[in-house]
Amino acid sequence: MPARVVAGGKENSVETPVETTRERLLNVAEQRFGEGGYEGTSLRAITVAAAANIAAVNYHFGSKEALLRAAVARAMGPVNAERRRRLDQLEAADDPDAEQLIRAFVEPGLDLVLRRGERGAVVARFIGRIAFDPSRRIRELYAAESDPVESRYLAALQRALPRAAPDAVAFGYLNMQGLLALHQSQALSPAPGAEAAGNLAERLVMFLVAAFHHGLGS
Amino acid sequence: MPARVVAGGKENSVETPVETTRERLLNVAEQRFGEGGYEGTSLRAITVAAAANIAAVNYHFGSKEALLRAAVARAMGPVNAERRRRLDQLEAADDPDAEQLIRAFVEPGLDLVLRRGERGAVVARFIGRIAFDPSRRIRELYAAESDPVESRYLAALQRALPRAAPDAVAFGYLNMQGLLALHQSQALSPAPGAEAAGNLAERLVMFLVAAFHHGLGS
DNA sequence: CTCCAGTTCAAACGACCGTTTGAACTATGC
DNA sequence: GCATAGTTCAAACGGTCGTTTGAACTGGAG
Repeated sequence: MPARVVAGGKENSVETPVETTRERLLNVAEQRFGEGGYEGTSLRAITVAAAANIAAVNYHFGSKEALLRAAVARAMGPVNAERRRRLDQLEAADDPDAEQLIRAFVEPGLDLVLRRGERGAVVARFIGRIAFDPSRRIRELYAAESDPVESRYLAALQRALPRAAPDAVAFGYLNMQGLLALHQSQALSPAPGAEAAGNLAERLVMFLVAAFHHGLGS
Repeated sequence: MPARVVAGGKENSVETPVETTRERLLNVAEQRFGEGGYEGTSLRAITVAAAANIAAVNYHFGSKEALLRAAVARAMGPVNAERRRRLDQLEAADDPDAEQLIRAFVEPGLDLVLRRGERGAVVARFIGRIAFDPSRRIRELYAAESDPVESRYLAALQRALPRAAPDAVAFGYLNMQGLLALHQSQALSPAPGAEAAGNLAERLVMFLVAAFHHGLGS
């Protein structure tokens, strides 16, 4: 194994760790796919911005779609982990209400990601954009990464809203997913940055809590 | 002027009117753009399906983007007209409530378009897809076509919800726009056709009414 | 019939796409 | 030092993209 400059190596130990080509590709892909969508972003645009050779994508990932898949997985990992952690915690104490569940879903998507400065906003836009990509193939690729927590949320929401029909709860969950993605992608809110991230999360939670409680046909 | 076979012409008077090349291009563009998005659909795919020559697009419209613009304008025309008609009617009688306004916005987008058989569903998916295209340019192109009624709805909603802050009302309007587009595009609801159009409209209205009334911080 | 504006057509334009190739380079293990 | 496996590189592959060109065709007007 050569050419890899490790963060804790002999030199470069205190300074910022040098990004590998692989990492740079993922970072740039995240940004560009989030701006122009999958079809609208070329590998050449990505590799130029990442100061890498065109062939690097196929060497490290295998194809353009595999690069996207890796980027989605890396971006969704922490979000899913945080959602699972919150679900565990809520279910340890008993009977979480709808608001707690909605917070456990929405806040990891906005907070954890919009809070942390520049890069967080990039990740959020990337996730939001890919979730509703025009290509069904891409949407399913994302859904596969988002699925793992879905059934747990549906079951918990159903328990918190026993008077709502199961398909009504599913309808609410889809709307929640969709609205979150739209706000993440910044496709809504034409005025950029006019709204602090925390403020947005609070508003969105309020909006959804009201809809779940009074808008699913009790 | 040649080559145009008019619907009410000497022959072909009773039979279905023959579509012009221009009309066939618009119809196919509507369908394909709605399936694959703008970037994901080539002019060759469109012209082949429309049984037209490649050059026909640039002859009749000038460019790919101009074709899209024409398709958006044609699709949004009836929707905007119906929304205006309903707004006029509601404002003639005085003080419409939030539910009436939400219905006046949502139903023309789902009813008028999902009800009318095959083609209506195609138009709905097209509109919903373009409204949140990855490219900012395309989204703005759509927004320009959707704008004309926006300020009227915002003002009327504010009057119907005097206790909500103006930016809260705007937040609700954005969410309404977004959720409608998502349902139109069929990006939500992975099970296709499981839900009748009218049923969907009724559910969405209920969901939104609840959110507007209890979720904007009265 | 002749003219002509409107429309369609096959063919080609240069540009860009994702992917592949095979050689060059790099740092480590022996 | 030398073989070696991991990585980067310039260059090219075949294919598709949106657009343009100039000739051919069409049917009514004069």
